[in-house]
Amino acid sequence: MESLQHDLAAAATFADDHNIASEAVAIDEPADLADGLPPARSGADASDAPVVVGVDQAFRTGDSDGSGGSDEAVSAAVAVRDGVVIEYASAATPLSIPYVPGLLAFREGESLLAALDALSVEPDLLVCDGSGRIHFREAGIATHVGVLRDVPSLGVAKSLLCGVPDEPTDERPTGWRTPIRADDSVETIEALAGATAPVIGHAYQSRQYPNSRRVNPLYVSPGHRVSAETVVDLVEALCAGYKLPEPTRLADAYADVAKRTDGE
DNA sequence: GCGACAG
DNA sequence: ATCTTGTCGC
Repeated sequence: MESLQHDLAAAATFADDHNIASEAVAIDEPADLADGLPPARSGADASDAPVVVGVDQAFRTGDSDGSGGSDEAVSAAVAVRDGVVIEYASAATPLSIPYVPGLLAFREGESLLAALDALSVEPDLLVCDGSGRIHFREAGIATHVGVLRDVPSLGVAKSLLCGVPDEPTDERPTGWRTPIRADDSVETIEALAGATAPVIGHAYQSRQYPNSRRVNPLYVSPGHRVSAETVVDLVEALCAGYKLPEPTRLADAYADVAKRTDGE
């Protein structure tokens, strides 16, 4: 699996080859998840805005339903355009391997790809939960699925897998960001360059409270066909008041519903 | 051998 | 990720 990740990283493009303007994907109003998920408004309204697809996973444990089923990964994909949900899709696949840091894509990737295939719209950008280039072999789940489907993708993680921030990330104001550079644990592809360690992502403070409890920053990184700098701008545009980008919040909520609805 | 480690 | 109510604070 490690060698496959090296191949995927080599095939990945950590630069902007597909011009996705952050202004074109900006979301102003956060969805109100209190009254359930917003209805999919797949109107035939021709829009030129990019289709951003947020994906997330939830899990269904063994035979909690008494059917003796095995553990499954349930993936949810939510397509958003102009800040409006245009389609929901989900898929479930049995869990083959346990969670191992660095091998997440092999545990959750199958169901994620299946959910994407169940979508009728073509994604212009994939927003994954987890890392992309911030990975031991620069092939986190965002890079993994991005390369396999050859679609621009980025990863949004809530904690740092590897790499080191240029500056301390404690108690930073909203909008703050700092580069994450490869450390010794990263088997850098261009290990020859030497001099300065490559920037593999950024720590980004998407939300912060004035006084009380502190919020940890997000760790964003390129998946495929997007640069580390553009990723931060895209995530900033996709956040509408909450810590997580809207596509991710929606996919997270839908995954919870899907794990009880999809199947059985 | 010890430490570190997305979801 | 998941098992889970209340609770502290803006």
